[in-house]
Formats: sequence, C-alpha cells, structure tokens
Amino acid sequence: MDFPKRYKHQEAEPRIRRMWEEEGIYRYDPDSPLPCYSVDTPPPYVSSAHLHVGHAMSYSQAEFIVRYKRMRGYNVFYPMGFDDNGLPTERYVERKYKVDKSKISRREFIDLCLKETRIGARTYRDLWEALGISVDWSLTYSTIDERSRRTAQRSFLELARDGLVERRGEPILWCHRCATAIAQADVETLDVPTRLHDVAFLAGDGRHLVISTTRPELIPACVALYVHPEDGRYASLVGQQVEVPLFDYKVEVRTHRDVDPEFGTGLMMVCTWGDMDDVVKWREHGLDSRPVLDPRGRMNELAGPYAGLPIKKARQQIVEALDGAGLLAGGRPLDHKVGVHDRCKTPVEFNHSPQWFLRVLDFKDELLARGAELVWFPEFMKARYDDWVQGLKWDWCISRQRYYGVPFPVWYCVACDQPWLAPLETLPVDPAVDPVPEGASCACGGTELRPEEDVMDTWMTSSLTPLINARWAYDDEERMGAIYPQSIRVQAYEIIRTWLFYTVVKSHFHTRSLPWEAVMISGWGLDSEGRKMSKSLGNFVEPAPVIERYSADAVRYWAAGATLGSDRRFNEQDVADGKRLLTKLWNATRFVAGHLGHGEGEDPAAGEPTAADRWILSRLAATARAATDAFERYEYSHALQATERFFFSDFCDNYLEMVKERFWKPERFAPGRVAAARSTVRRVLLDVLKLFAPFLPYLTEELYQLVFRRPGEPVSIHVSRWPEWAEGAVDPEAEAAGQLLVELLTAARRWKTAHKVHANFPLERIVVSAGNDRRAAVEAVADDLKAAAHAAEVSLAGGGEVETGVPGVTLALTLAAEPATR
RNA sequence: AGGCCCGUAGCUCAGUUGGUUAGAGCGCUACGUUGACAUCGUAGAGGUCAGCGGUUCAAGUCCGCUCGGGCCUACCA
Repeated sequence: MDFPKRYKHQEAEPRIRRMWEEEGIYRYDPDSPLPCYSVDTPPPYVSSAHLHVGHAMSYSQAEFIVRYKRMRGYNVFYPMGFDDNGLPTERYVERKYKVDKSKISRREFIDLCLKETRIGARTYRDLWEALGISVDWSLTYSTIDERSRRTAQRSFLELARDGLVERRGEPILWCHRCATAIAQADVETLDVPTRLHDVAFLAGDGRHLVISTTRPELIPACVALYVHPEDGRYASLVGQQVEVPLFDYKVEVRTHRDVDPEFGTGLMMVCTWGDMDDVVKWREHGLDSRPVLDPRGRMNELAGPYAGLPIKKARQQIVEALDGAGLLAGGRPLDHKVGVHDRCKTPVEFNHSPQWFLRVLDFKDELLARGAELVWFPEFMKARYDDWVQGLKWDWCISRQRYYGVPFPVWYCVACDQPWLAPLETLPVDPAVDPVPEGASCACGGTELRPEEDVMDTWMTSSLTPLINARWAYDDEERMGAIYPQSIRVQAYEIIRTWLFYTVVKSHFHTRSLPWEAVMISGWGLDSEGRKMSKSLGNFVEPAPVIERYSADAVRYWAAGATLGSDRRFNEQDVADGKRLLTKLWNATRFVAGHLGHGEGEDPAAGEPTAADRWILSRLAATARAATDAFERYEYSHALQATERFFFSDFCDNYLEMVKERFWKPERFAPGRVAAARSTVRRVLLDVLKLFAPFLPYLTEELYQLVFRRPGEPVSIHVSRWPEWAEGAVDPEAEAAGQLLVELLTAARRWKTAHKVHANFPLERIVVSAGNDRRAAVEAVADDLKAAAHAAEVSLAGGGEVETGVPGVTLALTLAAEPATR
C-alpha cells in the first residue's frame, strides 16, 4: 500500500477541500427525506478586516456540532451570510478613504461601500474555507442583497401595519460623530476620567447656589434647578427664579424625589438633555427646551459667545469664564462612566428629532417568555438576555441618518408631512432613486411626495437572518416549512443584547414563534495574557499564518479545547499539541494499514476475538457513547477529550501493543485470532477517525480515503454514519478482563525497564501468581499477555515477586536472552 | 451598586447528578527504547482545590460570607 511517511497538510488541505467541493457533500438537499438541521450563523461584518484566531475559534466550535449532526444523518442547512450594510461598513470606508458623508455624494459613498464589501467577503470566505467550515456556499446571503432588502422592508411594512412601528419625535440617543440617532443597544460604557465642577447660580437674594456638574458646557441648556422636596436648606427657594451664571436668563427651582440631598450640595442642574434623568424630568414636568448642541456636536446660538465651538472646547472656555467671574466654587476629579457609541466611542448625547421606533417596551413580558422558551447552551447565558430585556428603557430606534443601509420603503406627503408606505409588491424599493409608485397619494389628498432619506439600523436586517434563510419575504412555504424555526443559532455572548434579542423580537412579531429551537453561545479567543485581541494592543493573532504552519485541523483542535461558552487563551503550544495529535493519528493509521491486508478483516464479527479484542471494542463503545452524550449537550470539548484519551491511552499505548505480535508473527496464531485482530483494529480505528472527524476534518478525510473507503461506501467520512453501539456493547466483564490485562502488561513493562531492556524484548516465560478467586481471570488473558509482553510462555504458579496493580497478583519474569551490554 | 462567570500542579485547563488515595496535556528530572511514531515507554518531583464558616456518614463539587480577576447592566447630577 502506498502510504506516505508523513502527512503534509499544506498540500493535503487544499486538495481535500477541492474534493469536498466537487462531491458537494455539504450541499443542502431540499428534497431529502432526512430530518433537517438548520443553522443560523453570524454574518460577519465584511468590511472590518479584523479577523483573528478568536473568530476562527467561535466559528469552529459551532461547526463541530454541525459536522456531528451531519454524520448523525441530518440534512444540514448551513448558510453563510455577510453583513455588509450599516455603520460599521460606513465607518470603515470613511477611515480607509478619508471621507465622510459631508464630503461625498450619497451615490459615490455607497459605491465605495459596495466595493469594500466585495473585497471583504472574499477574504472571509477564503478563511472559512481554509478552516474547513462546512457551509453550503450556494445558500450565501448578504445583508444588502435584494433578498435581504426585500425581507427587511417587508418586515418594516408589516410591523407598521400592525402598529408596532411608529414615527415619533422625542429626545433620542445621538452620535455627533456619525451624525445619526442610535439605539440603546448601540451604547456601551467607558470609564472616562473627568472633573466635577462646582458652579454657583445666583439666587434673588444674592445667595450663591452651588451645583456640581461634569457638564458645565450645558449651563446654557439649563432649564431648572432641582432639590429634594424635604431638603430644608432650600425650602425657601422652591418656586423662585435663579440666575444662570454667564448666560442672561433665569430658571426655576423645583423639587423631585430623585434628587440625592447627600450628593454635592443637594442642588441639581437639569439641562436639555445631559442624561436620562434630564429627559425624565423634562417630560414629567413639562420643562422648557434649550437644546444647545447641533447634530454635529457644536454649540448653537443659545450658547451665545460659545456658539460654533465643539463640546470639549466650550466646556473648557466656560470653566475659564466661570473662574474669571468668581462663580467656580471648586471641583474634583471624578471617574465617570460615560455612554459612548459602540462603533466610534463618541460620547452619546441627546437630540430631539423624528425617528422610527419599533415598540418593544410594551412587550417585555412576552419577550422574557420567549427567552425562557428557548433552549440555551450553556444555560447560564440566558441571564444576559433576561438582564437586558428587563433593563430596556427605550423602544428600538430603527432609523439612521446615514447612507449605506436598507432604505425605508417610505415617502412623505409634502402637504401634511404624513408618511406614505410603499406597497409590498414594489419591494425592494429605494425612494432615493426609484420613482414614486404609480397612483400614490396621501390620505389628505396630497399627491406630491418626497422620499425618506434615512436608512434602517443594520440590525433591522440582521435580526431577520432566519427569515432571510427561509425566504419568508417570497412566501416560500416549502423552505419555510423545512427550516423554520431554525434548529440552532450560534454566536458569541457579546451580541446577545443585539443580534439575539432583536431576532427574537422580529420572530415574535412576525411568526408568533421563536426563530430557533436552541442557541449555542461561544466564548472569546483571548491573547496569551487573557486580554481581548485588538489591533491597538498589538496582540492580534491572524489565523492564516497559524493554519499555514500547523494546519487548519490543529487550529480547530485548539478551538475545541474551550468548554462551551468560556473564553480561551491562544497559545501556540496548544496548536502544536493539535499537530502532535495529527502526527500520532497518521502514524497509528499507517501502522494499521500495513497489516490489514487486502479485502480481509471486513467483517467485524470475523475470527475468534481474544480478551484484548473484546476489551477494546467495549472501550470503543463506551467512548462513542460518552462523545455522543457530550455532543448532544453541545459540549464538544468533552467529546474530543473522551476520544483523545481513548485513542492515546487505550488504543495506541495498549491495544496496538497487544496486537503487534499477531501482525508480526501470524504463523504462530490460529487464523481466527489473526482475523479477529485485523477486523477489530480496522473497526476501532475507523470509528476513532469518525469520532475525530468533526474536529479534524482534513486529516480524518485523508486517512479515510487512503485506508478505509471501499467501493459502495460513502464518498467522504463526513457523510458516513456516526459510530453506533449495540445494546450491551459496553461489556463490564470484557472491561474487567482488559483492565487486568493492562495491569499485568504494565507490570511486565515496568520490570523490563528496571532490567534495562526495551518493551519488545523477548521473555522466556512469565509466571503469574494469583489467588484462586483470580486464576480464571488470569487464564482468560494469558494468551494476550503472552503476545503483548513477547513472552514464549505464560503459566500460573505461586511465588512471583513482581508487584502488579492488582492486589494479590504477582509476576515472575525470565528474559529469553542476556541483554546486550554496551 | 446589582447580575453572571471564574479562582484546581510551574503553564493551559478537565473534574457530569457530592462517593476510594484530586486528573490530563505541556514543561521539568531520571532511566530505557526507537521493527507505526521529528517519537515512544516507565518512574519521579510538583496541589492548604483563593480564604473562612455551614449542611452531610462524606464537599473541589451544595449553602453563606470574605478576598481577587473578567464580563454585563445601572448609576454619582
């Protein structure tokens, strides 16, 4: 048999990949009678060029499960998507081409986005393919393609029809850098060292009323001062007007129970809108509005001499002016947690403008119930969902003042400003370029319409991935029935509050169901110090060179080491361990292949099995069961661990040593014994390869093709059947016998080591001493012991002096010759 | 401030529903091999399972508290 001495992954992996592609083994078959296992996998942002080994880790982990399910006989529906719309892409294009939306036309900007999108998609696909991710590329979607636009627009129209989407003007979270409204989920908090300034307001009696603020630039936006209603110090001031420092107007002193009398001086400045508290009081008490910031974050004319300044500059100058006027009473540093836009880290402000909202606040209970209905792997990740839903404060703002995204299918009546919604049959539509649909007219009678210019939040589209996959927007009932709700959503934990939550929302409203039956949450790949990988920290490990050096299988091996949902540090040593496993598998198979003969040993029941054969078959069954149980719990790492332990310890260290003699000197054994060795070793090794196949798809495929595949058998190990075991295959008696055999063999090897001879050194005889209760057991393994220890004779008698791991059983050993001394 | 996760050998981590003497890989030391093995085998050193208290015949595992780390959420105007 032509079996290369070494496995060369650089050559093998691309070749095997081509074979998979030609045979189409990962293709979804809509006509298959098999049960469907459908996967909703994250469409990565293609524009960011930020892939590191952590991404390789989480995609691999999900894929272990997919491969397992495929081998269990499921008709797998596994599409990849590319998320190429929305702010991340825009931000990337702005940075790469040094443009922003004020300097370039909408059309040119979108063209750049599309261009980057295509480049990014290619990079991503190359990596997923190299890693051996078994997606069906014919099912690929992108979040800006026609199907996704139609799906997102239809979703919008149906939600609007049902009163779940509405257009309202209110203070909304706003990013000045991106010049757009954003949603609560787009905000993250950062620690920002800042300064708390004590500023004096002037009461009518000339008294200084000192308030503490981190936002002195919002003094011109001040609309009231607040005190606690029972704070005696200020009782006489309530209802009075006080002078705003530096700015020539007055505000009223009011009361609110939220004010903490212990904080600062117990006086609180309320502005047009520095934070959520300001919004609440503004709404509750009908306060005036003094918005001082324009949409780009500059002070407007209400700021008087400071008009035109950006926030930070205005703050600095106003502080100086206060100081100069003797109105700065003090200050101290403060570690402030500031809400920032997650995409650009710009502090979030409030802006009052009309936006589209999807109502979620009224449905918290229903959404929590959906979360409880979903099966979570691991279970503890559900808490993140519950916490997020319970903490929601805003309806979902879905409109963005941006260019590159799915347009709203909306026009406005020029006469009355009411929105006019495009009919379903026109979708997808882009009001910015498409003509107004024929016959469109407003309920007020107006016929002149202007297009909506905003685009949708990117999550409006990606929250529909299960419905995009199911071709919901095309009323494809066959596809819908086959794959929806999907079997599994796979993703990492940081987007539970966004992607997972929003997808649950959409499916709840559109199909009154969950989008999937279960969700599998992966952890993060961290650097060797346990830090998050990032370009700025310089701890970014790109997957491609690691794959090149150690193979994709070895990278996957590393990824499989993280238990479900937990983070894993990246160490090259772990990948090297994976490479070592590949070498060991290669060599073990090479050895076995050399002794299988041709066409022999096909029948697992052939021959006369020895105790060793029965033992390894029982261990195999136990291992397959453990791995299968683990996979059913999505604990891929436990499945690998069980398989690896069996392979190294039971199979290589012991069983192969036990059968060597039957392979080397078959003439000394009954033919049935030799046949049993061949059939058993073939059976066990094939099943071992199958148990490893989800983790090491390339190497196991190569070995399957080299040694095991026969005409009429599956074209690939990855579409072969997962190992099964018969009732009673795990045989306690066979295990006990094997255990005894291993103990005796170990004792014999230890003795040989002590006598400075190698493990295969021939023995003239082994005399086993055992009590009556163990004699029969020893006799049952004597032949295997003789072969494994390379002894000419094994007999039972008294008087052994060599201890074994079995109480009461001792050995006496005699070398067949004097060891050569050197 | 609240929630979740974590703290086990020098390093990276397993330890299922509580059950002998706490494990693996790597690393380290010694010896021996290399007739599947850019290897392998055998043996060894190395652990107050973060700490304290509780439940129990029995706790790394369950409960409470403390300390330390990470993440999430909410806040100090």
